[in-house]
Amino acid sequence: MSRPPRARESVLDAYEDVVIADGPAAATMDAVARAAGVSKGGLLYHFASKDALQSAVIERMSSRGVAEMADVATSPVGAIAAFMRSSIMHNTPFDRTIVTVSRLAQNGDAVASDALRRLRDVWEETLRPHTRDETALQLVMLVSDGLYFNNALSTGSVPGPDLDDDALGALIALVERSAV
Amino acid sequence: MSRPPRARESVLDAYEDVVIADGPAAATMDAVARAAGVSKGGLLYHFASKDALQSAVIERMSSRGVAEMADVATSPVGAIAAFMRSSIMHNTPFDRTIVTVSRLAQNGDAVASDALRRLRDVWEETLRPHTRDETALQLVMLVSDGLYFNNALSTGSVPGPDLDDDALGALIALVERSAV
DNA sequence: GTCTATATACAGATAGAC
DNA sequence: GTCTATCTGTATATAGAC
Repeated sequence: MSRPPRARESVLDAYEDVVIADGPAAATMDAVARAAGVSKGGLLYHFASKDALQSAVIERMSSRGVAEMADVATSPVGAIAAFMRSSIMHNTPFDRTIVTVSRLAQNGDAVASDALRRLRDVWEETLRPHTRDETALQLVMLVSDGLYFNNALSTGSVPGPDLDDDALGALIALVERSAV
Repeated sequence: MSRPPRARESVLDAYEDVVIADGPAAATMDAVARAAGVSKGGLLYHFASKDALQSAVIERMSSRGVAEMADVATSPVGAIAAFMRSSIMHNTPFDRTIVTVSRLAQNGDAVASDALRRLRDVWEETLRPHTRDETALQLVMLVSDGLYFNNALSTGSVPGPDLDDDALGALIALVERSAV
């Protein structure tokens, strides 16, 4: 927990790479081992099962997600703007982790789904004091969900609103007018 | 295309049931056959491969999605409100189909991803004349994406903003004030 | 800590009876 | 049009050498 072994972390990174690029279906132990540059046996030394790999990436998301929200809450540009900006993907470690877990959830992993719901609840609680009422809070949460969803889809090849920085700025301004 | 065989349609329904309840990973040919109440051989008479099953559900989504949007565009309550209401899940045939395809896309199916992007483009074009500017259009699209995303996750067990009808009404009013 | 080799299981798909 | 039986490939996981 405190100082995770380097090799373990890099295997976890490789797992995320494969899930993001090709989807959970393609993330076999063989494929992950190849991506991590180790043999299957080497992979299984660090993660005794595929389930262990999934659990580890889910824990990683939860801890990174709470840390991210602490930054958002204290951002100088305001929590709402910071939250919305954090919702578009910049391929940060946290972005990659949450996309991975979202895909596992969509694939039917109940543990991943639960972890996502809990994280979303933390975000909602954090933002509530920064919005004028419940409706405004829902607006912010849903736009953020939409940004995430589109970006999550687009990585392994897909849609996306393709918001450039100006468009995102305008959207944030609009949401702040409506919600803050 | 014009008058699809009943048995074929009910197999497709069963496929959606399994994907929605347990995810694409659990939607094996065996599981689908069981859900459809036929043997594996019977299933394979209608759909010669798993790929054929996926293609069929994707085509189903595209045709149903265009039909849905025609209704939205001519709704008496206005296109934006109708669109937002249509974005929350009521377990309609179309809802079930789009959730299924979303999950296939998240699973790494590129054909599913492309079909979703094309459908989203159709929606965007349809709504553009009903919004005051591009930013407003993006707001509407993203809230809709967020509603879909949450609902899509929640079926196989997950999150969801749990908007009741009053809350949805308030949200629609807020978005219309901001975007129409 | 990392490897090769292998056991076990199961998914997708075929063949052919009814 | 639906069935049973079966082949083949591939995925997870174990055993044990280095």
